[in-house]
Amino acid sequence: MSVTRERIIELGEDLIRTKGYNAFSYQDISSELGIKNAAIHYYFPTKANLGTSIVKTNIQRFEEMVDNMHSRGFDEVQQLNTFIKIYIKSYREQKVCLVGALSPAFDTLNEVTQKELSKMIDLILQWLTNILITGKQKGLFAFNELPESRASIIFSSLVASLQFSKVISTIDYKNICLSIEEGLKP
Amino acid sequence: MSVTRERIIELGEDLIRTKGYNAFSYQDISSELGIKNAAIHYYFPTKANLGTSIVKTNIQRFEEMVDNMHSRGFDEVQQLNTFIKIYIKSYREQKVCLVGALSPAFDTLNEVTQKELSKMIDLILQWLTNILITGKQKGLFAFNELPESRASIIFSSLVASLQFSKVISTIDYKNICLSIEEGLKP
DNA sequence: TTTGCCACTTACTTATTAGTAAGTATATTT
DNA sequence: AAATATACTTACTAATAAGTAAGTGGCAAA
Repeated sequence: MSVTRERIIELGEDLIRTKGYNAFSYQDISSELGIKNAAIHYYFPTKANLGTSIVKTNIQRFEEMVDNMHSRGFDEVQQLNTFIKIYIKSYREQKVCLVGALSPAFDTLNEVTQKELSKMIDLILQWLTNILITGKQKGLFAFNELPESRASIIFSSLVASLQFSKVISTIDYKNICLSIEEGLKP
Repeated sequence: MSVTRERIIELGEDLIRTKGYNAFSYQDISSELGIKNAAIHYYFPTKANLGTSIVKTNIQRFEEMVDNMHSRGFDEVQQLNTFIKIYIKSYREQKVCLVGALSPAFDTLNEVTQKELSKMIDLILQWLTNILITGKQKGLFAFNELPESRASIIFSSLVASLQFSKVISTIDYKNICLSIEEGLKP
């Protein structure tokens, strides 16, 4: 694959996560990469194409992470912790996650991008739900809610607290993450 | 106050909550209200002015709600439930909350709007934290985390699950809300 | 009756946006 | 050596954005 293409996707993701989908332009990318506006259109004819590719790349990255954890024989506690660490990294980088950046702008997205975003959230929530079910069966986790609801609460806590941490400095994000994990202990 | 001014603020809030701050334009408002573009600029010279006014109006609304609950003698369980009901209403209207719409676009906002948004999130989190502390003292709530962390987790769950509910249809928002309340029971 | 203010409209500017058509240098294949 | 594909650039269009300056109709106070 093309290096430029990969750089465009990388920078596009960064811009979505810092400014939002409707606030970044092809100019933002081209000027940063030292190329011309039309070069972006060469790889991604429309902004919707780029948006879709960025979400697809993120889905792939998530799936690779899950595969990697399975091949390493991670248990449910370790898997959840690995996932949470991604969010702590985003917190340090002062960026919201892709899902948290795109979801509020859902109505303004292209249909194809919308479907990919749906797929991504579905995938994460189903994975988290299964982690919770299996972890509970193994006695690694304890909770009273439906696993689907608890999964939504955990994922939402990570996503929105990250959004808040950009706005207010008093958010103790690491402690929130710790509380999420502690709250599942038997 | 002017009826038109109030309508602009109302419609502006709606647009932010459906499309996002950087996706709506003065044209969206003026065409909907049957007035001209410049009429909006008469009341709000810049988009930043309008954004700030919308956040300020929301802060005022929140403070009025809190005052109202106090004067009605609501206990902590009732107060939390009243707050959650606002989010269930937003869910039915297929709109994210103002905080969830603006926070991801924080970097693109005017400094004054940023400060008002910070103030709003601070206000809500401080109120929620106090509700949790007092409710726990009264034996109405039980939880192990720091009240600040639990407040962040609860608020984040409401905000981000609402965002997800716009993207995926399988989100059982009412059950998530129920789980949040159940999870605090002694 | 005139003066002045309020709530706009008309008509405009400037900047930025996504997107396109045609051209070009370099490397690769035939 | 010629043809072709790749990875762009040049130069543009059309639409939309925020914002402004000057004008206007109606109503109220002086």
